[in-house]
Amino acid sequence: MEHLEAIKYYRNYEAGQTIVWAGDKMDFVASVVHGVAALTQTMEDGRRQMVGLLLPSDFLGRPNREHASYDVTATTDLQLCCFRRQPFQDLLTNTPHVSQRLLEMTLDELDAAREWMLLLGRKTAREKIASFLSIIARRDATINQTGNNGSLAFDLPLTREAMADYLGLTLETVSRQMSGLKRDGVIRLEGKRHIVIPDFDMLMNETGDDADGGVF
Amino acid sequence: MEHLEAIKYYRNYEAGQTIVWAGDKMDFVASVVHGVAALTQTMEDGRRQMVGLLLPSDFLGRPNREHASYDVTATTDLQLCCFRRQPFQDLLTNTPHVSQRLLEMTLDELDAAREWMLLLGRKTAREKIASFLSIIARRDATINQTGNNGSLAFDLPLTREAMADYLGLTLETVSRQMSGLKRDGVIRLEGKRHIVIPDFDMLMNETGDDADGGVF
DNA sequence: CGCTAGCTTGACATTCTTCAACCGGAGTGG
DNA sequence: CCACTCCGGTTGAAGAATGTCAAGCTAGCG
Repeated sequence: MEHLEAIKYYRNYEAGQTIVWAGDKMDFVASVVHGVAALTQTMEDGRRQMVGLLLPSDFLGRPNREHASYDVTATTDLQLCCFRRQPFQDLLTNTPHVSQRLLEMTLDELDAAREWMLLLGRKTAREKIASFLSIIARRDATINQTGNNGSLAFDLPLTREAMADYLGLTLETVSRQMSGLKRDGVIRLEGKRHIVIPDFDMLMNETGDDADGGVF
Repeated sequence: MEHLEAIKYYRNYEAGQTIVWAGDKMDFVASVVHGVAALTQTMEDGRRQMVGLLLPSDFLGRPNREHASYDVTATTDLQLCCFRRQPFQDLLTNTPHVSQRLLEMTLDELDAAREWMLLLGRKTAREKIASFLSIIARRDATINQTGNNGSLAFDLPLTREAMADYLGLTLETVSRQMSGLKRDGVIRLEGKRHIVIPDFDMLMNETGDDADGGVF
């Protein structure tokens, strides 16, 4: 474990900065310390789809693959804890339960990707927005219980355009649906980026997901 | 390795049969021997999205999780090679490079899921169909070079409805787009299920993907 | 003070879905 | 053997959701 310590170093990026382009050589793997990074794919004609959203503690990079498969950009100011590839891979082969831990994390990501596929394939624009907000609200470590009632508040880590890329929508549709949820009292907007959720259940009702946590 | 041999057994299913329901206890993991299985999620109101398509050699089930996360159904006649969960998990902890192998497979699945997300979020109906056909054509082990020219033929392992669930479309749209591709000479239909692709490049041009293999 | 980036809103176009009818082959029972 | 029905598939017409194009707003900043 301390081996990891020995080979780690930090990198910082500003909001909007690109970390690597798809196809670039990537000589490190990393873990997000704070901030948010996005993986996106781009088609020849410019259509873009986000395929990964990395929050603190998430892992970036693929063992045994030198080249990045996706564009990686910082959507907020970002700090990564990096490990040079080769030492990390050595560690991986020599330390079974590191690779078992990584397997667990990858399986969780796969589950998240599948949830995301349901969103992309079958949800309406309004459900997509509500789902996205609930995901951010839940994953955001800084769950500020602002009101002593059950109300929740957080900052969006993404521009409207990045949200559109996440959700498979246009930024105009994102904007309209945000306005719609605001008009209906499901969310409050303080500035463009700060969201207040007066009643989390009301938001959940808009996601299209099962109300109860659902047995897995 | 021979330990795996000791705990394996086979199960067979007919096309259309359900293997497990989401939430059910699943006391085994398995590998597909032949046939095709689908993982699907269903929303309360019945909307469905396929989130996994398992072809021969693909792995089914999640280590350290007793309960299935998705509905699993056989879309063709199917044979699974099953391993009881507990012995398999023991093997996994005792045999590092089994878990490393499983990690590689999971990462491949994650990449596939991300490709699928691009399809769901950004491709047109016609591109979705063309992409699906090219995926099946490529993954189909029985790549029958029927013509001595470069033409390709295979049977669809899915009904139109299952294709719709895969692609995030309605079955009517699937049907229309299939007719469209047929009308334009991109595919030939012999019966409802047998597809002939006279010119694979022509099909690829319809997928929206980069023409060249693209550096990864 | 005027710019720019990010965002909102409106009007219109397009794509896909919905609802409905119909087709054809395989199996079934009279 | 024939009629029947069911299932998977196709096709058409109409409507709804989302995208496109265009204009305009606002806050922050040089």
